[in-house]
Amino acid sequence: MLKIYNTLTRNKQDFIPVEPNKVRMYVCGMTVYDYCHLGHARVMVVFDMAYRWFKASGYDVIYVRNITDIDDKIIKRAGENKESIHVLTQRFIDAMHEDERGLGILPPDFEPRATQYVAQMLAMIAKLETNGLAYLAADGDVNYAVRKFDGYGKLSGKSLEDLRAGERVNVNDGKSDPLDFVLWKHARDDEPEEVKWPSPWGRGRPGWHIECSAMGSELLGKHFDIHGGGADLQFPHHENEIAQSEGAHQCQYVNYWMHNGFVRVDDEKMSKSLGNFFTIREVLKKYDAEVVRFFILRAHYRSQLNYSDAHLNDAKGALTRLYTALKTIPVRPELDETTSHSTRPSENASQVAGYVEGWHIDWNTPHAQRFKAAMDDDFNTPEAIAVLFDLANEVNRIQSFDAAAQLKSLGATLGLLQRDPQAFLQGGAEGDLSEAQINAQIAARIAAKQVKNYAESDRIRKELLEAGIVLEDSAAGTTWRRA
RNA sequence: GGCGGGGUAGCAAAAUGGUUAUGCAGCGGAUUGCAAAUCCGUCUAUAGCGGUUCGAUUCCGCUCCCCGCCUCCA
Repeated sequence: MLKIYNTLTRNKQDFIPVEPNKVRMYVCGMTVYDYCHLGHARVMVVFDMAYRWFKASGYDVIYVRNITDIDDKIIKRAGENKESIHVLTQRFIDAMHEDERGLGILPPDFEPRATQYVAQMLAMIAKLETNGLAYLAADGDVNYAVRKFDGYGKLSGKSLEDLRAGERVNVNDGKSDPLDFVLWKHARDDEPEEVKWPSPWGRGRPGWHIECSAMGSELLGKHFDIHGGGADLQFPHHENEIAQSEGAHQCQYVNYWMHNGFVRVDDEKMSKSLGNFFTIREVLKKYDAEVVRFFILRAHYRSQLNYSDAHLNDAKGALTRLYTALKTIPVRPELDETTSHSTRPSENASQVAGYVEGWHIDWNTPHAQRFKAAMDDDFNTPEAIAVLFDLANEVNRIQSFDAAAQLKSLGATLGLLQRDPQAFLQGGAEGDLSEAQINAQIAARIAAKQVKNYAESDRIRKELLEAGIVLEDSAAGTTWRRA
């Protein structure tokens, strides 16, 4: 039985879907005014992992991850760049998709953009107004009356009194209560026409929170299973979503709330002011994408994750061990379940290399059972990965083809280990030497060894090592990998 | 100030009321012309103080320290 830590109840709970065998999951995605950073990478990888695990567990999953393509920062950035909102957002949406492909992220089933759901948002705001939860303020904004909603604060564990006590200096902006939030922002003169939609309350644009409520219920229904996002979205964003959705629909919105921990850099919060902000593309220039994915999955999704070169190098070494095992004992095609059953990928999935729709894993083996138990325990990927290492040891120890096949197929459920081992081990940053040069050096070394000229063979090996190439002799011959 | 999450060996990171986590690094051995890889063995833990218990790293309390949210933020 899968257990999920639910922020709403602050407990691990058995996962019982609203509809048997179906999972409907909504994750807050990116605001597209810049390149995705490592924090985004973690959200993408973590929920991709969950998505894969639901599928591997036999659920029918509908995964929605939205794109916020209208908001203050976008308008500001477009203004600075002197370009249209649409051009700006499309550019960063494309960049985001590129980053995702790099990280082996399966495309969500739906990727709705806020600007395409303005009608649904307006309908929802109207409903809130009818239900007495929304009001038109003097300044033209439509606000949510937080005090009219019973249970405001139930997700973040805050009470309105506490919030009021810790309230920051607030200019009066037409809200009847400082804690009220905007559903619909009236159009400003200095804003481009592009961001002005007609509405019963005058021209304007949606507030930030309403888009998720509207798109969630449109695509997944008024009541669905899982809603995820970064830990910081818990409040106010997700709290406000609950207020909107439950206020409008008068029923439970989401059963399980999942929040992933933050990424830190060298033990400091990643922020633009500290200048320690890393975009995904920057990191991918330096590290193999699978190493980054492995690095993220190696920590539990709810814990903090500290990014540093040392940790990435560590992750690289660990992943190298797994691939080395797979290189030593190649998975025989007839045993390679992960690839032999990949003939029916969904349209989405087929775009991602290494993804397999049909995992025909024998869950009755001890390793698979341990793996499953770990994953079922609130997606305990560190524990699941430990099982992978035990399998690698078995592969190396008893040359087990079965263990190798299992290693690869279990890896697939995490989106790992699906590449040709050689390609992984020899990939990465191009050194000064071409593959042909490396092979020539290896041939020269073998020749030297044959005449027992070890001084020469060792010299060649050392030279290659200095160029980042590690040689490995075995009975089958000499192979190389990048250090 | 309010709410929440943590402090595990050199580093990273799980788990657990009594029994090897795991990876990297270290040490010893096997293997190797020597290495690398691999295998075997091995050393470093549970912030501090109390309490519960036959027994606590694990449960409870207190102290110290770290972090997050309360403001846009993944």
